[in-house]
Amino acid sequence: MNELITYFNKYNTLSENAIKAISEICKPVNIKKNQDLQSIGHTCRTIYFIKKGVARIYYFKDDIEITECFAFENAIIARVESLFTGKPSRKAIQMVENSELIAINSTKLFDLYDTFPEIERLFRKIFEAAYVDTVNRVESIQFHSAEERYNTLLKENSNVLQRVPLKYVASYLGITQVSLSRIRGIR
Amino acid sequence: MNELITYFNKYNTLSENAIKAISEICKPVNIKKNQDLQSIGHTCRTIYFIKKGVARIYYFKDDIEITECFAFENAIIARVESLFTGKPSRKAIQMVENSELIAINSTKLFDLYDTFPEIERLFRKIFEAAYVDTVNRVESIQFHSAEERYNTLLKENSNVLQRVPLKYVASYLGITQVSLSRIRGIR
DNA sequence: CTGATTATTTATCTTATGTTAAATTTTACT
DNA sequence: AGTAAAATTTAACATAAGATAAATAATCAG
Repeated sequence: MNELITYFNKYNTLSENAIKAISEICKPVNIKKNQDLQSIGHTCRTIYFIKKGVARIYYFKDDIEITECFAFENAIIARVESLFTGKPSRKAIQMVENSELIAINSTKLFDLYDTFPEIERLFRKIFEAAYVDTVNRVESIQFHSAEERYNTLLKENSNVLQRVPLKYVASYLGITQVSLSRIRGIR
Repeated sequence: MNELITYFNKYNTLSENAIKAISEICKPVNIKKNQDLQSIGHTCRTIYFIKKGVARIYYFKDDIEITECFAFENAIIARVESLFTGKPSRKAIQMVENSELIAINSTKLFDLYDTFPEIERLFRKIFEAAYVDTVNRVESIQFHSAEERYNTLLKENSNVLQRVPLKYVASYLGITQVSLSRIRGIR
């Protein structure tokens, strides 16, 4: 749990009691490479913290698999469009490497919000930061060329390119595998 | 203030005291058509509720003006990438029509969170919903053609097309004015 | 109401990315 | 290690959207 507490502290420091309460709704999960952690069609009721490994959220558009995002060590991952609406998700979470996770039951977590405003605040801040990332992603996709987006990824998140198959990276960048390969070929 | 309270109730019903406290940090603002409500370069410390009118957030990319989003009556608008980070915003908010707004001081609002967890919860839920919208927008921009995006807008938000100049709509859709005109010409 | 400005459309040409298919390289399994 | 499967690259051609410029339509100020 230490990694998780350290992660929490970046957003909001919790009291001993709050940490204890959260600990009780967490459980460790190990997932093998390429296995789905959460499958399409189910409502998201778990927030995962990644201790080790890489996750991606993906879905299908016209039978083509699209990667929505990646998450690495010391980050959380959840299908927020389902978590916050209670609707079934059209998306799945898959582990790209053998991974160790901590599963946080979101139903129980949301109950804790009533007793621990500090926990509500913690997750408010976590998701506000994620929201900002998503706003920036809209800008990146919409107004930068595929090549610009690739170069930004290379510069700011090169571990994606080192640890994730390019076929996943391509749809994340909003282009085809062939286009990505062409862009990489230049220079 | 009635419209605002009605809007709040959709997310979280507030006690009398909480409503009173929020009311004290709100003030009415009237803005003429085409005028900027907030300008580029300043840190966002105000959340606006739109009683009447249309707002858009815009910024410049390579000297070209880009519309990030629109907001209409009974919605809030804020430059969250600045609001949640405290960094100056590269974006501006402009009113597309003569408008009546309620300005909520965000510094004071965040202070209220300490005394009123219900207010913190209210805005947590408001921004969670906005976050979900943004996640869906990423999907829309990234994996639908310009024509699909235009048709979706026409179907689900046709007031945008009725009330907003097409030159703003084009960059919102991630295309040029000329492309939008071409797409509209088909059929 | 009229002229001037601004917004929108149309036309032409260019370019980035998509599509399909094949070749090559890498990875995984026995 | 050797083979099959999967991933990546390369090639050739197609297409959607960009760029620029000009024409038309709509809006606004006096």
